[in-house]
Amino acid sequence: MARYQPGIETRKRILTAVRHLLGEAGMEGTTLKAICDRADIQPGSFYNLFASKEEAILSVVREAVTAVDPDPDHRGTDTVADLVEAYVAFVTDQPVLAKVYLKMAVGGGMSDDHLTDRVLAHHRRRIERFTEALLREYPDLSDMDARRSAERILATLNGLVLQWSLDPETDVAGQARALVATVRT
Amino acid sequence: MARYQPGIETRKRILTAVRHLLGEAGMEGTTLKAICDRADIQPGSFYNLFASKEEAILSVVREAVTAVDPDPDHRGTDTVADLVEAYVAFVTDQPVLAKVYLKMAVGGGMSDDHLTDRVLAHHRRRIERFTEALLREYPDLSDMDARRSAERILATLNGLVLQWSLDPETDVAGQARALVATVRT
DNA sequence: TTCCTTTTTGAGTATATGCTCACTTTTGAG
DNA sequence: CTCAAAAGTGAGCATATACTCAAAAAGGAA
Repeated sequence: MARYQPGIETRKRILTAVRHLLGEAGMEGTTLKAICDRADIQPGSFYNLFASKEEAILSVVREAVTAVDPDPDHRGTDTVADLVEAYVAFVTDQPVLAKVYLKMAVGGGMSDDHLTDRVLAHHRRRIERFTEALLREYPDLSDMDARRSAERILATLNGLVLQWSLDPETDVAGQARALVATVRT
Repeated sequence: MARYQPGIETRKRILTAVRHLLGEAGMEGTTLKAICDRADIQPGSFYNLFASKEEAILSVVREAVTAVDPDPDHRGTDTVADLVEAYVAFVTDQPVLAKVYLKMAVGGGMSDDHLTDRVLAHHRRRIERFTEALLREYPDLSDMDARRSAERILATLNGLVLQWSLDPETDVAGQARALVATVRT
């Protein structure tokens, strides 16, 4: 579709606009007019590059779900501290995407159930990663206890991001580090 | 406005419809048509009882913000365990309102900033309550440490609710109790 | 430059949404 | 029962939204 430079740049501007709108105003605020205003284009230009508004949104949501993954290769050698740090880095380095992820996790009215399923599947995989890391570090832990601990750690991290999205003063990094310190058998 | 029985009942049906729609589909799905279909009324009936869609929504949101308050009278005698238990009870007894609160906290595109402010103010008050309870139980704690602990506890609770909204299997009550057990100086 | 392709434009379409209003039906105090 | 107030109806209005398309402008390989 986009083969020349202008088209590629416009595509980037559109995705940036969608990213910010989704993160700040959620689905409701991400209208075609808002996208076009922010990307400084006309509707026709948008539909020259995307088949639908949905497609552009899905593109950004996939971006967010991918970016939140702490260990894409799944090498299975990370410690709990590594996984926590990776999440903190994601929130710190890509705050907009982090907010998009949060909004999607809460189920910001996806028209497609497929998306909710995707987020849920990814969430479960994250719990698995934390469970495995816990078992690696504390072999005495039962599988169930490790899983419950993993759930609790992830809940705290997600809760911190929620709080940070409400109050930008929140020290996510510091709190996350304090969290790691409390993880003992 | 509603003085006779029928009007009062219709008002209740409308609010119930809004509550469920907000909790399940968020702002985007809470259209007037959806409300009327669910409450089994016509638009005219709705506007005989509410000045606007916004008013009905605000009504439910206020309900949620009020219901999440663990100690409305603020007697200042609750323990951390009491506050946690109150939150668990809220989620267990009024799951729909709990989801509404979650959606609002994430900032589901409130047209009115006033609402976001209200949720934030309430959130801060909750942190205060937890901080005070912690200081009461652990007088050796510094104010700052208590505050950070309180933030972390609330983050975990909110994160658990988020996870539960994704995966209804989540044992919020059990995890919350385990959380309380980990609260030591 | 030439000329076909890509990109952009912006008025226009169909539908959905929030809301109104003149009208009918129901309610319940006297 | 009477009748004014309350409740309910549903077609219809104005606006917003997602999307289209014919035409114009810009790009770039030859």
